Amino acid sequence: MKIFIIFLSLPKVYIQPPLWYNARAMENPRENPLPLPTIRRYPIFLRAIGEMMDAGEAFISSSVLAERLGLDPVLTRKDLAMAGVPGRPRRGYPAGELRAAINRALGWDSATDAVLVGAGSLGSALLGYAGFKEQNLSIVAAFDANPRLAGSTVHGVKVRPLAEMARLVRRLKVHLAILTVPTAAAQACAETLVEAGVRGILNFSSAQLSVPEGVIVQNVDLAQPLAVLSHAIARHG
Amino acid sequence: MKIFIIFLSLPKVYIQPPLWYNARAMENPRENPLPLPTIRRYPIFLRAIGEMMDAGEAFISSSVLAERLGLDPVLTRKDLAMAGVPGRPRRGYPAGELRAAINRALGWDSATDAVLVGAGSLGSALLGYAGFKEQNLSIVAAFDANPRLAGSTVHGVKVRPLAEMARLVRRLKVHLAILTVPTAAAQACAETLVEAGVRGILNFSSAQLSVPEGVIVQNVDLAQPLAVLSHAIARHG
DNA sequence: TTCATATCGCTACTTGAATACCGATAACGA
DNA sequence: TCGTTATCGGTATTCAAGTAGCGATATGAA
Repeated sequence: MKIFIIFLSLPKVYIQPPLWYNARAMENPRENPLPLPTIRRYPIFLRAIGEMMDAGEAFISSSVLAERLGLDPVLTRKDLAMAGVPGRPRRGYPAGELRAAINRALGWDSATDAVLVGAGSLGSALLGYAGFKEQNLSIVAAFDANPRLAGSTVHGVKVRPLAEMARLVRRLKVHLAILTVPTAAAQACAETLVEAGVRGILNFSSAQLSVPEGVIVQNVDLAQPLAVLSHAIARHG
Repeated sequence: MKIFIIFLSLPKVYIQPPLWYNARAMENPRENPLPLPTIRRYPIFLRAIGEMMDAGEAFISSSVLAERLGLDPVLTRKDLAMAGVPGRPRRGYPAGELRAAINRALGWDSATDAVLVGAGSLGSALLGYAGFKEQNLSIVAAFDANPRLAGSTVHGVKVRPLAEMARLVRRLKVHLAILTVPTAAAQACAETLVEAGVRGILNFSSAQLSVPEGVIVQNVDLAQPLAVLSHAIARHG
């Protein structure tokens, strides 16, 4: 009797167990980063939690929150669990602690300073954006290359000439910059900012910034969501 | 002699072959949607391809493009392959055809009309955004609830009272709307727009819009990239 | 007091995208 | 003319994230 065993494909063996989402994930945030999609959903959760607390809720259940936001309840629960606050059956998560934990995870628990570079129409609009204070972010200075703008005050922030930027950023120890300059000027500005100690840049220009390791750039590109939208409309139309 | 065969985990069998990235993917776009990340990268590619064409390049190779944008060459090649234009060894993809194909995939090959709702500071800034014309998008009308703004002209677009919105959107057969109204007003505006025939909404408010099936909403939430940024800074700091 | 149940927290599975790898081929230089 | 090689186009693998299912448990009602 002969026995033939043919492996068409090797069975998949998990050497490492799949990532488990539990409170311990927060014990050492250095080695347990939050999933990126989770981080992006946190601000949305924060708003909803705030509204529910204003309405007098002391506990937030994942199912109620999910329904309110149109998300999957399980996904929501995992996100909330990552914050490290234990929930209670039939009640949910304690609202105050949950909000505090999420804010802590995002670094929004203590005040952060930022500068804005480029006080054109978009930059001016951002100076008036109310949402920043919810995130404990204050724009301490604005800069613009145009000497005509320099000296004016937009939404309570004085606009200074670009030449002062490096010195002021270094002196105020600002680590975050919002870049709303024309694409052609973006790379040079970024280099000056990094040189002066900036560690994170919110880049509204369409330039692909190249920065040294350790500096984080987040691009806000209007064309991207527009592409998703028009692609979907073109397909379904 | 006894033989024990123990299956600790069943081998994974691919009933369907893994999605292969080839020219045929574009044959029937209805059933072969592009991966979302690819769609989001396309606008970035388009800009770079345009610049390279301006510099006289007739062919675009994935490796050169990837280097320019700081992306993985393989990933870039897959994205370009999805556009359906065959490339040539040692040359790359024909620049003009490639650009046309990507524009077609995004629905940017023919002119599209849009309306802007909410002519506040952000709305005004968007009316001046030069990038829209690269995407063949023209904002044909702007609306605002504030009667003081209605009647004025911002960046060449006349601002009209909100009451005229439904009628005008229906008459002009506009399918795309840019929503820059305060959060409290967003849901009501969205419903009016959808009722009037709008199929896609670029939502800059922080409201979670609920819309009927078939209508696509893309949220542009400034807090999200900011969350990613400050989380990363908080971790590495 | 007891029971029904909403919700949590965990494990397992599926899906989608990124990455690795490699043979085929056309352009280029010797 | 002929080898070298950059680049394409395809398959397989790995990884991250979303989804499913289910036992445990505290709450609130009977």
